[in-house]
Amino acid sequence: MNEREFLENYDPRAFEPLAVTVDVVTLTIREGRLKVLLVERGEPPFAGRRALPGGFVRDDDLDNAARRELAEETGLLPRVHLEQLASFGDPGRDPRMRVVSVAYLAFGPSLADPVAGGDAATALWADVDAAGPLAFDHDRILAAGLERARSKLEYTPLATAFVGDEFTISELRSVYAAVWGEDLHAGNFHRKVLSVPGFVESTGATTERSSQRGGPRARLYRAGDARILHPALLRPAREEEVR
Amino acid sequence: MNEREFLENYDPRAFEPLAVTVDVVTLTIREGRLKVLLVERGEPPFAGRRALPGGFVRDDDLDNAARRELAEETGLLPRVHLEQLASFGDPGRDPRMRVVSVAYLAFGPSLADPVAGGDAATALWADVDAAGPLAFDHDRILAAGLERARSKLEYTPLATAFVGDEFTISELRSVYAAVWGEDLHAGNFHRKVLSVPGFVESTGATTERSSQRGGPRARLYRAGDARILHPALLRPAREEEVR
DNA sequence: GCAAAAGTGTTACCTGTACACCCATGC
DNA sequence: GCATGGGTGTACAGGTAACACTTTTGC
Repeated sequence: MNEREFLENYDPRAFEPLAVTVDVVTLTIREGRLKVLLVERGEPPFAGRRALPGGFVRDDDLDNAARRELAEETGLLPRVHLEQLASFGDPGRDPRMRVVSVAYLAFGPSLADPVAGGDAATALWADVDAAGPLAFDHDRILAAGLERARSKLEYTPLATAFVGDEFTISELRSVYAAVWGEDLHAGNFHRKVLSVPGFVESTGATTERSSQRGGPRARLYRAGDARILHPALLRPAREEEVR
Repeated sequence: MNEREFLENYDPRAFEPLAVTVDVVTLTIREGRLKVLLVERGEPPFAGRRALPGGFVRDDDLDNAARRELAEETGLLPRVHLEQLASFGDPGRDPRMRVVSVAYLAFGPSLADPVAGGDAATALWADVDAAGPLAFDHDRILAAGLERARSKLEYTPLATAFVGDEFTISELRSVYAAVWGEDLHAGNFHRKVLSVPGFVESTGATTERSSQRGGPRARLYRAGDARILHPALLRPAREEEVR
């Protein structure tokens, strides 16, 4: 291949038009259940269907594009953990043209209701088990995000991104219960969290007037400096997942 | 936003030209060491520098684009495990124009020498510790691929993708040693591999005339049907990684 | 015989799990 | 007192790590 052919091949306009978008799977916990942030599409295709918030990549890098979309379409921004999930580029995933989507995964503590803006007609928190069917291939993207979140709870302190700056071990346990969809033994969970170095550190304080019906005041903790949990908090193994 | 504005925004030609490429981190084991497949660039920018094989996304989906690149540029194809790694889209990562790269990770057993083809002037297997500096941001992509590979050896039967259809436990151990960069205790490794359900299954046969200097004939195994390893084979924890 | 590598036995230790239990508090 | 939930003790099961040891082959 000579120089001329090389540069021709390098021009994307020589190929089928191709767009790059970011779509964001934003998870939080509300009412003890895991919720995902969705928007309702106002335009075809899939008008009226729910979809993940997203938009086109412009001049900024991919991470910033995801952060911008989250802010523009929903008004959410502060204190969200954001990471890249995967890319989806099947031809035909958007009926209009070839679109490659870089999906992102975001976690945040329960905040105010989302504010619709940008392209989004309305924005809402939906239960993850009752979210679909979504527009495009967003069901698949959501499923990938959920699996990633469930897995990362095991070996990273990600759960602390779902709670406030100060939290009780019980609040942390309810995060695990909501994301994994199963209850955890309170006593063992408590001991295990405290035994992982750098996961949480005590503030010395306790909850003030507890909103609970009874019981002692729980001690308050903040996130520690560990980036990975060792030893990990493993989900109870399910037989069908092993083989 | 009305329909007209919407469609305008939807046209990628209204924005900065944007290309999508796939770049592939292909790993194998040769001479007991972990190697990565590289090509030597014939054209600027970075002419003469090594780079990951890759190319533009055309009509096929991303997975197929990665498979095609691997075949075109290197002549390798059969029996490679291929999975998406991550996407890289920083503005300026390619000095010519905006390029979003979807990186893939491939593993295969040691095969014939790669065949240069397509854009690649030459293709070669390089030691992973002596691969860089690579063109573009490929050092970063390679680092991401290595970390993914090291991590996946722990909880998936990925190591079996580095060996032939039938293999000995020792061969499998040498895969772990090469990828993790540390020796493992032969006896304990042996017992552990056999204790994980579905990791390997015996063929009943043994090695014929062993090429080794002495010792008994090793039994042969093939990959089992487990998709995840339970319990996992954890790397020895390093203190600096914990916090 | 000797060296090398496969494979096994044994033991000490460590972690996760289950379950019982105590304690502090609100009502 | 009694219910509720935070927090701890303890015993058992299972996995890990270290190390010695036996077995089988090539030279």
